[in-house]
Amino acid sequence: MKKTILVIDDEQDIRFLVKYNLEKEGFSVFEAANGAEGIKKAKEVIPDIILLDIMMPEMDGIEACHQLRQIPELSETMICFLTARGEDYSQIAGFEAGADDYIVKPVKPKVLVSRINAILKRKVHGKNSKSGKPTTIQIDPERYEITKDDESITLPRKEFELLSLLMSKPGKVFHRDEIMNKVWGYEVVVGDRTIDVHIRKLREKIGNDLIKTIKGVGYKFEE
Amino acid sequence: MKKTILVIDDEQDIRFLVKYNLEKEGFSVFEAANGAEGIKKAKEVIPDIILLDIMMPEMDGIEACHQLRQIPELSETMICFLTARGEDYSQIAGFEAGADDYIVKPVKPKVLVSRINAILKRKVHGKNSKSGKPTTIQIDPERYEITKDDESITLPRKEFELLSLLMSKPGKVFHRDEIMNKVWGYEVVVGDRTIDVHIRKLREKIGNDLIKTIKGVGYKFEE
DNA sequence: GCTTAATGTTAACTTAATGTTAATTCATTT
DNA sequence: AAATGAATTAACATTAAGTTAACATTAAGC
Repeated sequence: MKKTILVIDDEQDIRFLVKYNLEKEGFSVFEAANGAEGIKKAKEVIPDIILLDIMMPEMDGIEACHQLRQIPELSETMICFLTARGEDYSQIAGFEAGADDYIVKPVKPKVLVSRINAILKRKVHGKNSKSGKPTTIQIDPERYEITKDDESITLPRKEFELLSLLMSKPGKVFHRDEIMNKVWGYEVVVGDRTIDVHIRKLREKIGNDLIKTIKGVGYKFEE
Repeated sequence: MKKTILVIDDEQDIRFLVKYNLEKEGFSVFEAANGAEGIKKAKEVIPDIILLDIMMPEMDGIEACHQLRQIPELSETMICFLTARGEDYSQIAGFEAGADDYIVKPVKPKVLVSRINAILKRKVHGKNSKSGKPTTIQIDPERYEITKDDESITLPRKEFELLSLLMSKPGKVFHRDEIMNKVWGYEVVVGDRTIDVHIRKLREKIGNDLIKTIKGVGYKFEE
């Protein structure tokens, strides 16, 4: 059966681009130009995936996502944010709002399609296999604690700050320098392996797959 | 046997969302739209878990919780608060009222379910093992007194204020600076060890495990 | 398939932060 | 002013977080 996708974005160009490419791949694609319209449409068509622009006039994507997540019929729908590169929707924002993934614009058609497929695969996975780990991590800055699925773990300062940084922009690769500067500060000088060791401790605690290494560049957090 | 859950929340959407998701997981779910109705329902069905919204018109969740805790038939029932993120339910709040856990809204369905399961697991645990210490601490601002389980202890001023602060938001980590400013004031300057010593005295009196140290950050109160 | 630079891993080590105790100062009451 | 208890300080002990160092492993490019 054809999978349906709803694109909510205020820029017509983007909608067109996405629609064009996804339809070519055999998806049914619906569009909406703003949050309110998107929510209405979503109730109608109950899409498999919603692609949701974060920066929109009036109701922004985060808010729209919140509202979408209130709708029971959409509990199976995957919500995926679209974010312009460099947009600093800092905070944990996205995932807390209940998004399942996000894609950085501009995105090449091929990449778009394969991300979409990946999301769909995950969707099925989540339902059938108990082995699949839809590990959700929430971080609570107030408590210096993270909640993994349901178990909560208090992290030491540096580990917590490091994880916060990575999660502040899931998917973004943070260069070692950047991590160094943001977590340790500009003055402090520490050895090469320091970051690695912290990364390792985090992986030990939150699972191995959530922090990915990009050799020669840095690390990124990804569900 | 099916576990039963009672959702007390004034917002219909929330009730619906919770009901929908939990029923899908095989729970029986009952609803109530306000505190009074909730208490009535609770007596009827004797649920395993009560999900209780804090912010409600008329009787708020804290008050409702107090009343629920008076009901002997519900002594086995776990009460879990629902709180909107950022809601500053400061004061002695949740745990003092006798809640067993709390969940921050908005919550992803998956997380909701796994939290519920976690609570149920704990419930069984709590019953069997005598090792569990459900130490309850109540503070009485008028008398500068606290009640631990049933024995009451009068605390010196500074100790009392320190404990009050920590308990005003259980789980939150209070930075040393913050503690300094709020308990001692902005002008006063005292040595490094002052806070520690007070913390120690408190621990001596209320037990060692209730105040947790987050090294490099501060302290938090936690059941 | 090699080579090598980059990262992973482990355990030992260092250090800053906190714990602990007792003595001292301060405030209050009698 | 003596006595009491609270608050603070000071000196020292302890601990866990953080770092390093040494070595193993991996992946990227030749």
